[in-house]
Amino acid sequence: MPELPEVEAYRRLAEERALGRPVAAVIAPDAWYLKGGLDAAAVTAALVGRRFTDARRIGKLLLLDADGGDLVVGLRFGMTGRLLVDENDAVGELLYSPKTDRPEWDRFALRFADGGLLRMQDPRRLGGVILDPPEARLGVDAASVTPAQLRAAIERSAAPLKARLLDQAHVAGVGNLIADEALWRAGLDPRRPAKSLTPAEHRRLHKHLRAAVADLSERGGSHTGDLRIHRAPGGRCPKDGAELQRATVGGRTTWWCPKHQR
DNA sequence: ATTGTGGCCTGCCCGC
DNA sequence: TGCGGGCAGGCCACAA
Repeated sequence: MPELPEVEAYRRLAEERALGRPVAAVIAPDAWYLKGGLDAAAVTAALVGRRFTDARRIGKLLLLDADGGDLVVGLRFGMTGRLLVDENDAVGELLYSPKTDRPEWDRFALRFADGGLLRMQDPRRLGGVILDPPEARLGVDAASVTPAQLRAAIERSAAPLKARLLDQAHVAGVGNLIADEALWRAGLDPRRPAKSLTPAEHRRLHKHLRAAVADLSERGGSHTGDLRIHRAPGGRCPKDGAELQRATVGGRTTWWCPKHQR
């Protein structure tokens, strides 16, 4: 599903192909997909005639800056959303998402004056479009978080470590698969209170979180982790062979190795 | 503020 | 072969 690596790929796609092209029409057939009180008429009025000057990303939120400096389009992809520009895709298949591309799954699109099309394909409709999204509500991006920032984000929380990593207000961009991968690499029990980490464990977590984000981005997606294929009933830890445990942590299905994740 | 829970969305997959 | 239930998780509303 789209976590940070996928949304970063969408950002690069938008940067390469969507900037500088005047918007001629907005296609917003799904009112549910427009968030923050937005409707089709308002988003059309806001965007027709504008061009995008920059494509940014904070966590899993893709931000398109419109010319004039007074308008930002925020795109959220939920679990099954994909971005296509002129039929160019940024990622391969998405885990948990249908592989096909049906017209009725286009929840939002922009027609450019040159005839090109930017569209969001989202079978499960968990994504959305918002104007001027509240960027300040997001924590520091997981791809660039420093050791001190990560420590500050988690060191006083009584919540389970994994829940804290998933909280976009504190660290932005970590989804379920990257959280499990990073904690598995770092050898940390996802159920541990976040504030229980020692200084050495903070360093380990930072190192492995950054490495997991970088590796999975390079490999092509959040589903490419070393743990991922073992997250299934009967799955064993590829490090030490112990049977993986499964539980709900932070409201999400969580798999971890009881032998080396402490 | 923090933390936890439930619901939303819908296609897919399994067992019957 | 069809059917129904369970499942997937990002995000938000809500409760205490």
